Amino acid sequence: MDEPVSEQWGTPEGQAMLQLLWDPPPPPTRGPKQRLTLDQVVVGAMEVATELGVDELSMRKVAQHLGVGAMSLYTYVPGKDELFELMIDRAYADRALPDRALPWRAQVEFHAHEAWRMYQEHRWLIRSNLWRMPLGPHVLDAQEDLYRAVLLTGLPETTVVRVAGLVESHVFGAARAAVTDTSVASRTGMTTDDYWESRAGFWGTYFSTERFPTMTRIWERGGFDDDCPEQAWEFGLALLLDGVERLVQAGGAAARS
Amino acid sequence: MDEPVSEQWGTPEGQAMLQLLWDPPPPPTRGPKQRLTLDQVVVGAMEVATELGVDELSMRKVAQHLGVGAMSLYTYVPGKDELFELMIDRAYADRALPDRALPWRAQVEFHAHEAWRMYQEHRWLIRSNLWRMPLGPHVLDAQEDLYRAVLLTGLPETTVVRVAGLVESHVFGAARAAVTDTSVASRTGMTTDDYWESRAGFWGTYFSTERFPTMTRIWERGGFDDDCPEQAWEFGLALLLDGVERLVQAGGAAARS
DNA sequence: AGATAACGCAGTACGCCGTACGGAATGCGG
DNA sequence: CCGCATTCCGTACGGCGTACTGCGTTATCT
Repeated sequence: MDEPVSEQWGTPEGQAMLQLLWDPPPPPTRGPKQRLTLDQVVVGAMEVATELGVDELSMRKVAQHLGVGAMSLYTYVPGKDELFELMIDRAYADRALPDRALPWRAQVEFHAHEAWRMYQEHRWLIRSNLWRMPLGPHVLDAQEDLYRAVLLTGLPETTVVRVAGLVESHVFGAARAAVTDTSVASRTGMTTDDYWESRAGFWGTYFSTERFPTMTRIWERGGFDDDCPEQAWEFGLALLLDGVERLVQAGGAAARS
Repeated sequence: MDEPVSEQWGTPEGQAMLQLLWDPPPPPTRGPKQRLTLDQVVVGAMEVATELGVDELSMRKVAQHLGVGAMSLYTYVPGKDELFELMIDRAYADRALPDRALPWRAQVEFHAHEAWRMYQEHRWLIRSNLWRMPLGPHVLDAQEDLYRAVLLTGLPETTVVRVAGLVESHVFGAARAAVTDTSVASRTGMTTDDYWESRAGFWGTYFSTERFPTMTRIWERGGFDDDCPEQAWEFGLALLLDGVERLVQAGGAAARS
């Protein structure tokens, strides 16, 4: 898992990966029939990842989950990194696209919600030390449509790209925080209160109210008791899109230059 | 590296981790002198991570880098996860804090710039599949001061927490994108142009201008030729803080309620 | 129909990884 | 000076990704 995303599309490996993403070759005529399909392998890997966590994802476990030998997977996929790229693209495949009749803001919000839902459903996406999306068809479909929606603002192209990145970044960050909380809660089987309770040792032993007066104050006033993570991230999205809206209004004249 | 951040602070391991972060025990009097210090181990690990990349970070390599046996590291550190938490906290140690005489916006911008600088200097921070900051002293110092700066706005505590998270998220996302680009460029030894050149096979073979009209349009108008990543992320930060400023102005009366 | 070539499948093995264990060397407290 | 706590490290175990190889299967060719 050194390079979850191939860096060299020009190389033969890169070409193979692209072909796998865009144009999976039909099973050859000669030889025994394949016992699995590429899709089954990818979906099986996603199931293992959701069930066991991305850290426990291994070729051997995926193979076992699918009822084949470990090395048989390499008939379908060049390696683990490539399988992971296929998993990511597959996760994007389920994303719905907004109604194009809606105003741009509603469309962007729809995209953000879909991304949020995707991260919730496939928590391993968050934990993946992924640093560049694979150039897969479904990933690009989502990107394309987000750009299309943002472009409806009429903002200059450079700004559109930046705004789209901003939205993606925000959803990712919020999802990371939320998934963390729920994951900790579910894995340890403790409520959020219990969780903080278990940290009591820290607060008592090392946390100094003199060294951290602001945090203490925020804590005392309940600033950390965030009711619902949904509200928190939608607040951020709203703030962000308000800014974009202002940009649109302000640039209405300037954009012409 | 299953759980980069211990989930159970109540457990003995959690306590040991906290003690390591906050109150590293002095070397015992009995027995042979330690050949290293905890700090040397942590810094050595950071050097290995920056040099070889976080994926290549291993206990054996850190030990070799420090000129000791692999298992000797376990005298200083309970395990790799704990070492990694110490690395993170150590990275935060170098962050400067803003001048408190400055207006809140300048202070928050200073924080964002320091975070950006930190991510640039320690690129492994980006690639770490880190999902919760360790409760280390330096991490908390930075958090505390950011909260303090945001609290100067006079916004309600819940909003302060959200805004701080928004800023952190944005810098992280922008740093991730920037580090990706420069890292690809430096590792493969190709310029950005060469990089895109090498992908020509993709654009020619699979990219369809009919399927991706918006991306094509943005590309043609140079929307993706982002001159400088610094400008891009500062644009986002400005947009974000503009929103906060509006919130402050609007809430000037409402905050009293 | 039989031979052949292409191909799927899986067992074994290699070199990594994190780290548990135990023994040798070391230097302070009694 | 002795005893023992402690450091250091060689060995080893289980798990990982995957290269290689041999075997069995099956569509095509003669």
